[in-house]
Amino acid sequence: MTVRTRIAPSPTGIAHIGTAYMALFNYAFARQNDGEFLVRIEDTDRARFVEGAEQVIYDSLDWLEIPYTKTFRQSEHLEDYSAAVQTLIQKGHAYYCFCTPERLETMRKEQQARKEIPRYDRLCTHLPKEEVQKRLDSGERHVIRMKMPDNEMISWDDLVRGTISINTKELDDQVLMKSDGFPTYHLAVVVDDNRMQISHVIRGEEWISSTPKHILLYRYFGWQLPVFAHMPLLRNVDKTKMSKRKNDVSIPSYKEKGYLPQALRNYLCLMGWSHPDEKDIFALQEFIKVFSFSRMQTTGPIFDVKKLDWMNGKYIREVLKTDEVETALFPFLPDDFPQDLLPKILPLVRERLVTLHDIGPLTEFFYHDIHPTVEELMGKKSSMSEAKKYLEAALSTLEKSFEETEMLAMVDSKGWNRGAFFTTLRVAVTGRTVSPPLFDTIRVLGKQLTLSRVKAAITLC
RNA sequence: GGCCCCAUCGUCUAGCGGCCUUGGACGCUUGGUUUUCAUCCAAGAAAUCGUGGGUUCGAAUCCCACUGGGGUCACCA
Repeated sequence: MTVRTRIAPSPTGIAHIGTAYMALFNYAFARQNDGEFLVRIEDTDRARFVEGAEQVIYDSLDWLEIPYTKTFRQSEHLEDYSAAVQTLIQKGHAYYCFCTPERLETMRKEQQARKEIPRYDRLCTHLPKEEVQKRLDSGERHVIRMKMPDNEMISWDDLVRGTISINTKELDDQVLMKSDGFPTYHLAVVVDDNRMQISHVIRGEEWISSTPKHILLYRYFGWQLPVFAHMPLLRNVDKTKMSKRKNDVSIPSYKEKGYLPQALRNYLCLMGWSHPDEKDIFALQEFIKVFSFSRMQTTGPIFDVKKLDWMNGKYIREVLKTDEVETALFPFLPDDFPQDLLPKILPLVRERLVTLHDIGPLTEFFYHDIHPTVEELMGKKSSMSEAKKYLEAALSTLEKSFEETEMLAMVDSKGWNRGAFFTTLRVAVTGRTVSPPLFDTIRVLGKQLTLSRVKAAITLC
């Protein structure tokens, strides 16, 4: 059997991190089995359709370096869904329903008031054929509903959860075809997965309860059933399904915030799955090689940015090569960043970067004017006169040499406290109390700028 | 509420009947390296394996109940 997997995102807004999560596992499983990973656009909801959202999804997958094959938009295959639903009607598995949204609404409210499960009351199930035809001919608005068996156990062997059984009596007569002529998800997903010969449906846990509907449809159509794998859902801190209200769920937003696609991808691999050797850091190729559903956790993992941050820093300082980091950093360099200096500056800040975005704040004193205050120059250990004394001595030493050993010798010969002295000099040169190693910094800064900053600091005291 | 899924440190997880008075990672604390921060290294706190029953010579691991959490019940996907 050829393994074919897919994701079917809807272009309704943001490119969701959950989509990336599903894409990752679908892709890995397909590749592992020499299969194919496809993307189909689920655009049957015209009310929520957002122009351009589709491209953002593709861009996000590209950014994450997850290869895929584009297929089609569901809106391009409308006639297939009507053809499919017609065979269902002929076989008696679907029927026309003329109930208005208003009637359904009041019906639901009444049911809820009576504490019943809200569901369609099947008013239109027994409409005489002639009446149905007449109302269709007159152009009355209608939907087509699936006729659910009354009491039938539907079971399947889920790849991550084992056997799951649901009785059809729990299921509603699902709308398959909307009054605007577009199919609902349930019809479209079955028709399209069959058309694309999807062998494994790997999707979120949220679909478990509608899977019986899909299985029934496969059966009615006489199509080969795919294998189902329901993955755990990514959660917010409060354990609810990860949502944009409580979390940043937009893939492009992680890109903008300076996360590396490799790090985000690696982190996502660890959500619900664990490496057989308990490794945390591994490449996509390795994931493909060692992935297995048997190592899948069924509990929904909480998306924790703290660990993502650590992983991102780890990738910046250890996993990526220097030129790869430089390339990744490029879009995050401030406009006035002296790019020719990047190879010299990067080693000074590399292990201090959590996100690529940190490059600006961490390096701006190299190319921006600094404004140290007297308080900062004094630090916690010195007085104003001491600071001045330090700086004057530092200045005359620097005029002779940029060697750190020279400075150290000078400080020690005077019997000064190294910490206090260097704090003052650091603030004078970088404008901040925290910086990369001072003499490395000074060498990048150059003699002229360093000396002028020290002189400027002296006049402050 | 009905149905379905789930339940090991704060978080991500290992564990699939004895090797576990639970191992790793993040985070946290402390110490070391260091003129600051970060890195790196070392140590530590942190789960009576949700609770209660079984099964078994033996259970985090199997079974049941309860509790708790989540998902789903749309002409949204």
